[in-house]
Amino acid sequence: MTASINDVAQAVGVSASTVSRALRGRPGVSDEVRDRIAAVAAQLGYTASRSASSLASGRTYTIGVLVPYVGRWFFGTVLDAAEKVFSTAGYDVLLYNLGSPETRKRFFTKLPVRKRVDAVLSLLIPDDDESAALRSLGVPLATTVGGTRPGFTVVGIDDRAGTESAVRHLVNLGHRRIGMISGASGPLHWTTPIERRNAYLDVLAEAGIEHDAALEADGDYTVEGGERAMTELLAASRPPTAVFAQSDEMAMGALRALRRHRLKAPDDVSVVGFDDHELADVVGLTTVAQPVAEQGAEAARLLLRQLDEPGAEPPRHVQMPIRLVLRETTAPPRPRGPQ
Amino acid sequence: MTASINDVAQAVGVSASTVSRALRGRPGVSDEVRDRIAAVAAQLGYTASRSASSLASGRTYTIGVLVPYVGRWFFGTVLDAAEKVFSTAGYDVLLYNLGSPETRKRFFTKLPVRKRVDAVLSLLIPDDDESAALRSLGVPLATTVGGTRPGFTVVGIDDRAGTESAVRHLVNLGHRRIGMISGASGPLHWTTPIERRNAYLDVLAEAGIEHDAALEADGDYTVEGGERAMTELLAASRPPTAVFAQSDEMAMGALRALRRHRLKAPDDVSVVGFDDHELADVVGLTTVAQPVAEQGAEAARLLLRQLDEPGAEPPRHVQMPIRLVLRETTAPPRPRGPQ
DNA sequence: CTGTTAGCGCCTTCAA
DNA sequence: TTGAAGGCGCTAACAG
Repeated sequence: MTASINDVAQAVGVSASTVSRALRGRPGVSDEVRDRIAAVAAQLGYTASRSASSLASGRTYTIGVLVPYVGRWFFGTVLDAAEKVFSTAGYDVLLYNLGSPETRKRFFTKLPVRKRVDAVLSLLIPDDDESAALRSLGVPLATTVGGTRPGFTVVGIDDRAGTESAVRHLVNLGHRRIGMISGASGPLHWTTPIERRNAYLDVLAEAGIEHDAALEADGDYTVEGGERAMTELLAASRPPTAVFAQSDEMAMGALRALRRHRLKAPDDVSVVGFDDHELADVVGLTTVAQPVAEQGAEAARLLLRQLDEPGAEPPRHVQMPIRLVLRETTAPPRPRGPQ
Repeated sequence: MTASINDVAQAVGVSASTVSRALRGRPGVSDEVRDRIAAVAAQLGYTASRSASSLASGRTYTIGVLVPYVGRWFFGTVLDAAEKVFSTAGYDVLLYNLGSPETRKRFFTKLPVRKRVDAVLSLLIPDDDESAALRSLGVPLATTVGGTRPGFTVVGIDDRAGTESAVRHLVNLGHRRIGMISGASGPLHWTTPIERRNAYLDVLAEAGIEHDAALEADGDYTVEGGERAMTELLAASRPPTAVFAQSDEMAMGALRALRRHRLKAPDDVSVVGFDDHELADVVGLTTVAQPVAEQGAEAARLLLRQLDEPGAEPPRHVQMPIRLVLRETTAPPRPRGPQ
C-alpha cells in the first residue's frame, strides 16, 4: 500500500541501508545521494514504519504517560506541557488514562507499554507493586506527584511548605476555627493529602489552636466533592470561619456551597485553595500557586536527558517553588463570628 | 531481556505459533494447552511486543488523537472520554498536541502516524491539505469539531441552534445592545466562530436590532482573551447591556473584566457563555450546554465500529443535543441602561 | 561511501 | 490440534 524503504531504494537506485542512513541523518552518505533520496522519499510520501524500525533498533521513540484524569485541569496542564517537550524532541506520546481502579489494574497487570516505550512519565502515584511493575520495564521513570521512590525521578513541590503558608495566612488573619477540605487518599496511594493534613495540624498546634475533627471533611478533589464537604462543615454545631481546601477545584466547590447557603467569602467564611487553577483568578480565590505546566515540562526534560545519557545518575527529586497568592476570598473573621 | 514468545513456547514445550494463537484467543488450541500457556506466560510476565505484532499483522491497535490544546477543558474532557472508549476496546492512544502552527505543520508534513495507527480522531479542524494528508493514511477518520468533510465522521452539535437560543434569550429579556465575544478563526480553520457569528447576526436581524460592529470583540477562546474583549466592549461609546461569549472560558474572562471595572453580572451587563464548563455552575454562568464528553465517546465508538466493520458505510454526521442552561448572569437590562 | 547479510519478535499461511 | 517456514519493514553489523 504505502511506500516502503525498498520502493525508495529502488527508485533512487541504491540499497535500503543507504536510504535508511540518509533519512536518519547518519554519516556515511554522500550529499548528492542524500539529496536524491530525500527528494524521492518526499515525492513518494515515504515515512519509515515505526513498528519495523523499533523492532529492528529496540528504540521506540515513544514515551508512555500515565494520567489519572486527563480532563482535570491539573493533569491536563501537566500533560500538555510534557507532550510539547517530548514531541519537540521527536518522541511520540502514548497516553494511558487510568482513572478507575479497573483500568488501572488492567494496565498494571498487562503492562501494555512493555517493549513499547523508551520511558514512562507517571502523573499518578504508583503503589509499591505498581512501582515494581514499572521498574520491571527497564526504562527511565519519572513522576510529578508523590514522594521520592526508588527508580523514579520526582518533580514536585513542597506540600508541607505550601500548606503551611496557606494555613498560617488564615491564622494571621485572626481565624481560630479553621476547617480543611481534603482529598480522599483512597485507592490512589496518594501521600499528598496526608502531608498536607499533617502540615495543617502542625500549624494549628503551633498557633495553640485545638484541633476539632468536625472541621475536616473530604472533598474528593472534585468541585462537587468540595461543595459537599463545605456543606458538611457548615452544618457543624460551630462552623469554621475559614477553610483551607487542598485543591482549587474543591475550593471552588466550597464557594458554590457558600453561595447556595447565601453566605459569602470572605465575609462569612474565608477560603484558601491550592494550585492556582487558571480560573482561580476569575473567582478571586486566594490560593497556593504551584508551577503546574513547568513541572510537566521539567519531568519530561529529565526523562529525555536520561535517554540521552544512559550512564548518568538521574536526579532523584526536584523541588519547584510555590507561593501564596492573595486574592479576595480571605479576610479577618467577623468580629462576632458568623451569624 | 524480557521474555519473548519463544521463551514461553520453549517453557511450555510447544511452538511459538501455538503460543501466539493461544494468547490471542484464536481457535485451534486445546483447552489444556491453552491453560498451560496462559500460566507460563503470566509467570514469565510475557507481553507480546506491539512493534513485532503490528509489523507482522498490519494492525497496530493504536488510535491517533490530534488535539489543539490538551490543557483546555473542552479538549481535555473530550480526550478523556474518547481514551476510555478506546482503551476499553483494547486500543492504545497516541496523543499529538498540535497547538502551535509549527508543531502542526511538522505533524502534517512528516505524518508520524503513518503505519502507526489504525484510525485517527482529530479534535482540531484540518484544512483541506491537512484533511487530504489524513485521508492518505488510509484509515478511518473522525472529528468532534467543524463541519462535514469528505472522509470524516463528524460528531458535533448544532452551533447555529445553540447560538440562537443564547442570543434569543438575551433578546427576550429585553436587551437591544447585545455584544459578542468571539474566538479567532485564525490559523485553526475553524468554522465554529463563523457559524456562531452568523447565527448571532441573524437573531439580531430577526429582532429588528441593528448590528453595531463596536459590539464585537475577539476573545481568542481563552480566559485572558475574554477579559480583554470585555474590557474593549466596555470602552465603547455605548457599551452593551448583554454579551454572548462563544465559550465559557471567554465568558469567565468577561466576568473577571466586569469585576475589575466594579460592574456586576447581571446587574450591569448580562453574560451568556457556551459549553457548560464544569465551573460554569460555580460562577453562576448562564450558558449553552453541550455534551462534551459524550461527543468524544461517541466519536470513538464510531471509529471502533468502522474498524470492526470495514465494509459498512460510516455515518457522516452525528448531531448531539444542546440546551440553554439558565443561571445567574442574565437578567433584563436596567430600566435606565448602564450608568 | 555503499551494499550485503542477518536478524528484531511476531503472525500467517500451509502441511502434517 | 499443532508445527514449520516465510515474511512484515527496517536497522546494524560487516564487507568492500
